[in-house]
Amino acid sequence: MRERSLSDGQPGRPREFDEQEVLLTIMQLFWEHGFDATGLSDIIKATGLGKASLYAAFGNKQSMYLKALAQYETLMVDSAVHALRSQKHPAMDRISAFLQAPITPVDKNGDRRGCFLCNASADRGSLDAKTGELVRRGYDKMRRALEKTIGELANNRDPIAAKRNAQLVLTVYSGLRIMARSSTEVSNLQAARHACLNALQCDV
Amino acid sequence: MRERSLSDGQPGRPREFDEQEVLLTIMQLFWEHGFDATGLSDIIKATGLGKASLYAAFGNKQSMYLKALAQYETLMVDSAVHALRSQKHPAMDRISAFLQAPITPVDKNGDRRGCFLCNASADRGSLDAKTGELVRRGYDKMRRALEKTIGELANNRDPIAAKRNAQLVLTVYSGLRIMARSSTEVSNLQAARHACLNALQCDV
DNA sequence: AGATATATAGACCGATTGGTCAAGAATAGG
DNA sequence: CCTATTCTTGACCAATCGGTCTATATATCT
Repeated sequence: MRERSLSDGQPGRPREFDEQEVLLTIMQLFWEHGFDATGLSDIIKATGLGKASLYAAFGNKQSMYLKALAQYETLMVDSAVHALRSQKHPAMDRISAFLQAPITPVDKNGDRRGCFLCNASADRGSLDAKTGELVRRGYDKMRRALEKTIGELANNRDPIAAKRNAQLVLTVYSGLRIMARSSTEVSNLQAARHACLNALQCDV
Repeated sequence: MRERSLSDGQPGRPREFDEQEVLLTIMQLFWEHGFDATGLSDIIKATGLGKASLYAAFGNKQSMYLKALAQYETLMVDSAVHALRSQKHPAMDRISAFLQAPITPVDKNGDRRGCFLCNASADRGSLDAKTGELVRRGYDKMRRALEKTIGELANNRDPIAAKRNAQLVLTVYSGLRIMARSSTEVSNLQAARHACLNALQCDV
């Protein structure tokens, strides 16, 4: 099994795995179970790699966690932000979709992993500075995108209200994600979402 | 040191500690650090008790966690619910205070423990059935109290809207609690709170 | 082929984990 | 004082934790 081409100039034995792919697997584990509840043994089992290979590629457990969180930011947060900023649909539709994202996985697949950022807040937010920084950065991205999108709703007539409402939507998003992890019924999640969207309409 | 009176009828050596008091200490630990990050060693250090005494009084770690969570429900959730249902203040003030509860500890004391229920959702929500049950019960209590209080706002004219808005407030509450754990600025938390209260006004 | 460099697998490590047990201490009733 | 019952202390346990190290395999470059 060789992943690297035969003449890419690099000496030594080539990696037998795709780093991105493995990182994705690690991300799933930390996302679902958190830092402490995910053991090296779980990672080894899920990736099929040896411990030494993992350490060589990603550093220690803490470093794996941070890389996994960063990967989540790139994959999930950035795409959500991109969808919010896209102009293909009306602003309200985009916000509606943003608040649907926490609900669909639960409804369709019983997937209650929630949001890695939100979980990390509860898990290690207060413990580890670097985790906190990543979490905050992710939130900030979403907050700014929401602010801009909400601004569109009323043609930026009231930027202060837009700021406030952006934070409202972000907070509702977090709340939905967290409540989705315990077995809150989908209908309740939808109720909150509708009430939040209603509030935005109301403010226009 | 003897806690039990000399003739309470019970044979055997009396407990040397107050069960409630110790449970309170345990609650603080699990609340702040979660299940996995709280070791038996931490509990022993914080309570000053021996391991065997702890096990005799509270069962294993899992059982300690559940008792601590139940204690949180009794102490914190029930009092919040009670305040919501009290008629001493206008309904809107009570809801406002309910949403202030996640913010004040952060603002005044830098206390970012958040809400034990919400943390447990992220921490063990998907893992342990009993934890999930407790969390759901706590949420349900708050949801019902909010529903009733919000109903008062518009003299129960629109019970369906009241249900939706109750879920909105509960979700915002969760979101605030979670975002408070990462270092989200107090001003942002306040913005979400104000936007949420504004939404309720708007619906009346 | 030989030198060099990297990756793999798995043995190995000390520390810590949650949990148990046995011996002794403190109470009660008789 | 004796027995029964309960609680406390600290030794003890196997299992697991995160992390390292060595030996070997596989590549490139000369």
